[in-house]
Amino acid sequence: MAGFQSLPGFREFYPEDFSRRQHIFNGWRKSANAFGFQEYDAPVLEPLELYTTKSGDEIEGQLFSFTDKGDRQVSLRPEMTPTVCRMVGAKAGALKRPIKWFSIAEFYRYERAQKGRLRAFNQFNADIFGEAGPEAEIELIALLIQCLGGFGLTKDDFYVRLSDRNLWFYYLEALGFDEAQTRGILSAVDRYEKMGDDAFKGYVEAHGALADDKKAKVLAFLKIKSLPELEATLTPLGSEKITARLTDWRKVLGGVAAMGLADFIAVDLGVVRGLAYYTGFVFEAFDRKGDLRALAGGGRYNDLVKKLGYADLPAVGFAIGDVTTGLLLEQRGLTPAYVGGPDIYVVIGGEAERRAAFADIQVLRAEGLRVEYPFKDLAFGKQFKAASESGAKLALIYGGDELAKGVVKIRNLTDRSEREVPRAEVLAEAQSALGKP
RNA sequence: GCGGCCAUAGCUCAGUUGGUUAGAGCACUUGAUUGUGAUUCAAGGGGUCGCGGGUUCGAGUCCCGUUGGCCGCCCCA
Repeated sequence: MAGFQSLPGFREFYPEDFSRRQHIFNGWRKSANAFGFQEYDAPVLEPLELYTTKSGDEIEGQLFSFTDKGDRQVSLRPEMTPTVCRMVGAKAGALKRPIKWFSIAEFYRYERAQKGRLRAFNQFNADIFGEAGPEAEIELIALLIQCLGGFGLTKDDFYVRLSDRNLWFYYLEALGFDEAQTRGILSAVDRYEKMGDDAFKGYVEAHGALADDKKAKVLAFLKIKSLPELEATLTPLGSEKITARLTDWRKVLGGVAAMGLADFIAVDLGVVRGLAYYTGFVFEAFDRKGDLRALAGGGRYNDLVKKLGYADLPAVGFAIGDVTTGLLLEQRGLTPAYVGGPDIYVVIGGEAERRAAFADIQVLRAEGLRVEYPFKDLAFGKQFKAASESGAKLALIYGGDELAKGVVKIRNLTDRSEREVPRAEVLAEAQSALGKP
């Protein structure tokens, strides 16, 4: 086992692995195209400041960052959001609204690898800029569901939990919390599912004891799992902001339901999402069995474009990772069988026949048919064995007898039938035998 | 950054209380086979037993360190 190893948390994609990854990418791209999103790409290496501005200096510990030869502080990208905000922000005045963009790209985080999390991974990112209303959320949640459902995953396999940081802010304000306390509470809510009551320890240390009646209300709120419960809790408060917000909620849930996707959505105020740049609706996709990390996450971030120095542009977005998606597809048996073989294997009699075969092989390949042939002269028996093992559906036989007659023998490797066709018709015959245009 | 488990051929693994030249199946290459493929038979290549050190007459085996993998904690944009 001499030589070199790849770095920890980085994957190598052998052909079979690559085809599985490609299946995922293709599915994402197909869904995004169907929803009218436009694809973009961006640099892998960015100024470090792009990320510290967005997330604070602490983030550097989790970045692949270094100083380049021009003394610039740089980092491999850990996410797409700041980059796409910069791209959109720089041309915001010239872009037609709503701006619906997506990308499929590799990201890098300097963290300890574990199940569903690596140091290099791929994400599908979809964002809508320039639409402040909940119509953008409807579009993105529908796209998220299609991006997973497109692989054959159903409502029994995954679901999307929908929550709202705005409602949390409004509700906690109504309970008398100030802004710093509110952030402390949200941090506790974020961990409550995992840690239980201990989640509030940090809050108590920073802000003092939490009154029992208030804590009970917070706990009741984070356990809300439906719109009627939400309305019942909030309507009595009589706040205009809250009433307007509930209208947004009804729009989102009504829109998603009208698309026939209601079964994929769960109202769940227990979701608030870690870092605090989200400003409204937030959502996460999970597998139903719940033994994997989050499949996808996203939400509204209306302040970020401005914070990075550009126009005040509302935005919503989400990202799906390839690692957890791949694990789920594997678990559900939805990974397609690897097909690496050609359509056609050409059996060649000898040197003279090889030249005739080459002429036709080039014609077939130029039309997009996948054609293989043996590099070296081999006994016919060997060639048929190789043809069979290659997975090809057809063999074309270029032997001395055939060429003397101006024909090529086409053998169907599945049913073993054979027939001779004039050389000039090889392309048309091969295409029709393969069911290709 | 912290903790648990693990590491023998490309893959799955065997390898006795420490004892000669480290094995099997699958996979791969070649031949039996100069006009017809899933079988069969034969041969072959491939290992510094993850790496480094220690104990010992002797280490794949015991000890220490290290690297990597899996799992968990912190974090999770």
